[in-house]
Amino acid sequence: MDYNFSELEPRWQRYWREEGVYRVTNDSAKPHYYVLDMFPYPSGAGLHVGHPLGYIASDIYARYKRLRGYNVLHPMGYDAYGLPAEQYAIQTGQHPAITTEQNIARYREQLDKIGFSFDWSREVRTCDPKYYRWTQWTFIQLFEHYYDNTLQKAQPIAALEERFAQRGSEGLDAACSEPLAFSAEEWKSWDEGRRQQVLMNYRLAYLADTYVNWCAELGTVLANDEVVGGLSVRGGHPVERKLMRQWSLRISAYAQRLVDGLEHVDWTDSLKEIQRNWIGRSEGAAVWFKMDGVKDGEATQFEIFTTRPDTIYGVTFMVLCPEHELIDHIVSDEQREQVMDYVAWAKNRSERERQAEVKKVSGVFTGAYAINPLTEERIPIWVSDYVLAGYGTGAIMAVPAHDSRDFAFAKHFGLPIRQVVTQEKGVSSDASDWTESMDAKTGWSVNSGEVSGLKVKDAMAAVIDKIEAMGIGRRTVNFRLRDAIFSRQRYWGEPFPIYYKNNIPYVIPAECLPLELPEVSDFKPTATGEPPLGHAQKWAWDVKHRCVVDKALIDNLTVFPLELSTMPGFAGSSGYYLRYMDPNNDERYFSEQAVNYWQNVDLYVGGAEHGTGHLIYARFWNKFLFDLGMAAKEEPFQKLINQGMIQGRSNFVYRNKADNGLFISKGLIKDMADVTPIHVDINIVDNDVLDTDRFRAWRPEFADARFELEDGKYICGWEVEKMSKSMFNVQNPDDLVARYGADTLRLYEMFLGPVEQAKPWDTGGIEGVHRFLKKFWRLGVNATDDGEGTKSELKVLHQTIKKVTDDIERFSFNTSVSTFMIATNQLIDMGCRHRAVLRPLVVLIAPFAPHIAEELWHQLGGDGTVCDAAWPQLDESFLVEDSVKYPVQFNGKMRFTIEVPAAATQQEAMEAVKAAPESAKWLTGEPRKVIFVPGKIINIVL
RNA sequence: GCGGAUAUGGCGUAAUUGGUAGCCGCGCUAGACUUAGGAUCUAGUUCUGUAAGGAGUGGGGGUUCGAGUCCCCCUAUCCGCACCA
Repeated sequence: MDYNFSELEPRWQRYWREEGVYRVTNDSAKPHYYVLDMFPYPSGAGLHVGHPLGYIASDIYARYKRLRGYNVLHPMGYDAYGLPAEQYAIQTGQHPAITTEQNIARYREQLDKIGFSFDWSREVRTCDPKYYRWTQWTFIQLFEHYYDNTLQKAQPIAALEERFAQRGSEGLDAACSEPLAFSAEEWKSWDEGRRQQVLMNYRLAYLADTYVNWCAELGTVLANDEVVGGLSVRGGHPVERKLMRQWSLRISAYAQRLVDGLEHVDWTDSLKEIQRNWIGRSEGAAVWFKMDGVKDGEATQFEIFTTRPDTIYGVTFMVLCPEHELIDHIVSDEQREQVMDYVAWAKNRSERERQAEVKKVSGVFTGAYAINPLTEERIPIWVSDYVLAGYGTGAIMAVPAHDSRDFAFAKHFGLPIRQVVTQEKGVSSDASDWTESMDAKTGWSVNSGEVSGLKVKDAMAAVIDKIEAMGIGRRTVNFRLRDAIFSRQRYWGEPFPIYYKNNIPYVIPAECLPLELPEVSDFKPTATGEPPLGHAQKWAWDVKHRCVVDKALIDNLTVFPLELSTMPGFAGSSGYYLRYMDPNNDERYFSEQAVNYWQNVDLYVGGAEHGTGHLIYARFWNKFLFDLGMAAKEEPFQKLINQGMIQGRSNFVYRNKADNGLFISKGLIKDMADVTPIHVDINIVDNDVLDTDRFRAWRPEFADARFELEDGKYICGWEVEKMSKSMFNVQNPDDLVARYGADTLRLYEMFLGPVEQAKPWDTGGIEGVHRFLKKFWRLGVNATDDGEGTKSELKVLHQTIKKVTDDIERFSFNTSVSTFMIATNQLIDMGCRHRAVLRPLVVLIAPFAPHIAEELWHQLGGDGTVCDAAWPQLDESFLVEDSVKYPVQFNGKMRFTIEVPAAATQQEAMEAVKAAPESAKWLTGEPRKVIFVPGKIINIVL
């Protein structure tokens, strides 16, 4: 009987589906385990072999855990909202709802062929109103909460209003856009509009004028993680900074907890480091500098942030960012024109230009001076774009001797440089002829008044103490992490549950959710930033009629304008893992029972490219829900594995430049300059050998191609590149499933190397894995003996149980596959026909190759199906050797091997060495030292 | 510039965590069976050498009886961040 994968694989897949084998319940006496994949964007291109890599790894682990008796939640869904889906829809001129539906169907078809154990009854789609209702609901909660820094927790806005009415802003330490101070009386005297304005300053979801990343080409604003090097991640279009009124999430409020939480999760160090860098925590001091000789009494001081308070005696100038609001007030009349020109120039520069010219120093003197609070010196204030508006206070004290950027600026404009830190205690030099600054935070202070002679670290503390005592500053922590801009001027996303009354945003009551995305006549974005939802004619009326619970809406017949932006892609993906726990709940996001049962994700598998996006947002989202008492754990993803990117392996043919119809095989090329390499579809190349007939048929221009062959073959060149349609190097998993079967594909993807490692896709070795399955099949179907199995067969079995179990536990799936191959070869050599030996082996293989395992389990007379089987019990007694072969070394050099009983002592082992005839050559006297490592080596030092 | 990771045959990789480096697979070589084979099976395959032997885990140094593995210094490649005060 042949291994007929194309018959048996669909048959078992149908069986699993029809019997609901992988359906999982939220109540089980078994221990629980939650294995999650990062759900895919259903893009138009379909899956390539890179996608399933992580899914196969997580499926193996999920199946393994199930066999070990766990109740395993292993769901899948689609991240269907957001830019990629919409861009694809625009390109193909179809409505995104239709293309998304089609793409999902295609993805599902491809996924089903690979034989995953997903519980599809829990499928989640971010574009489904039943799901995004809870995305909108969470947004409302964010809107109605603020972050209390004292409690380190989100609190209801209603409590804040009450507090303001009683005590005003006194004693409040809350995350906010700008610090405010007012009394209870003032609060009470304000009208609704003013109060809402104040509350907006504290809300965790807030509307504000902020500098945003505006991408005209995409017609929308983007979050920081969606922009790299001044270009949009999607499409690579230029991005400019623009002041716009946008919704943001006050994720910065959680910065400290996002850093702290990394201590408690089992992620790779590199990913933790990526997140720490992105959050960018730095300790330092905020210091107020007073202005010298300002007229009105207005704007008499400004705040700076520094991580080097110890260098305050070395300040020789101050710098404001071009956006700084103080500039207009302080600039001197003589300098006004020049400063305003500079500010205008700096603001109009694109982010890309600015980043490209980082090395170029520019700036203008404002004509104004500040006073150094410790030295009373008069210090010139400059404006320069090397100071960023978005970090700290947008103003710095410049210490050119000890900061390389300040140093470059001082050199360029001929400003004084003064040494205040030395590596040689008490010794200082004239810093004006230094060639570079001394940035290290080591050494001692010099020329620094009373802190001179202190170590840098102590000087920092001393200076902070002093400025705190003087009431002009404080110890503080700054974060690089900025609030997440949450609105997109696009169609294909969750609508905001927000309406405007007198220009003030209010939330639509949660009872009215979902606020469904309306049909529009035109869903394309506009270059002006006018959201496509503006085209929805009837929408506002529909919403109004649904919101009968809101008295304000019923009483007033006016149709209030709705928020027309939609939420970004990361909105829907930030909490989807929680929804899988209870996906069909129409009353709540997820039930308390469900979240208390599953807790959080035990194992999350996905790409590291989400390190500064999704994985930050999801952690923030979860922490917020944790504060509301909804999430059971503060961190959503306990263990995280990053699967490596699969790159493409492109093939090339070489066209003769002198004769365009002639293609030269790689080995026959004498000079690369004589040929043009042309990408060729990898599907018509096998092991770098071109199928010349299919090549002629591939494209009309090659129909008459002639070839210069080596050994009768045309050998193609190859190169590792990104997997992409344009390079004809996309490997479609369907083709491989059709040719070799799903089990071969699964095994081969794992066999390729460690899951975490990036690697080029190369189909070259797939034959070997397929050959193994055929052998394994033969071994299984030929087994007819119901006896126990020989000792050596059982030894092979138990060694395999041990090795494979250990390998799976440490996610080393490539070595597991090798182990199966070795075991199979050994058992074939032994002529094993014992079903009792092969049945447990089939269970071991089941997580990797579930279809063949089911079939063989059945053939070998196993009870029920492999899914119901138990992981084989390890009997260690089979692993114990009677005797051990020891390499014998003299002075570290291996000389020969002897066999010693396994239980031998050092004494007995030494006797055995002395007795060995080979020893006579070296062992003349007593050895100086004997190193006996039980089971490993005997080393004799002469 | 800062941070992280990686480096082993022609190729993908492995090494019981400090104990005979190169398991398993690809590819290649030879052979068997075949009308044929891109099927199957057998043997070989780190390099060098006819052989005995010698060399060998990116390079250099160190610790150790013993280093792919631990420590220090380089080099190369990949990834992340990048005027973050």
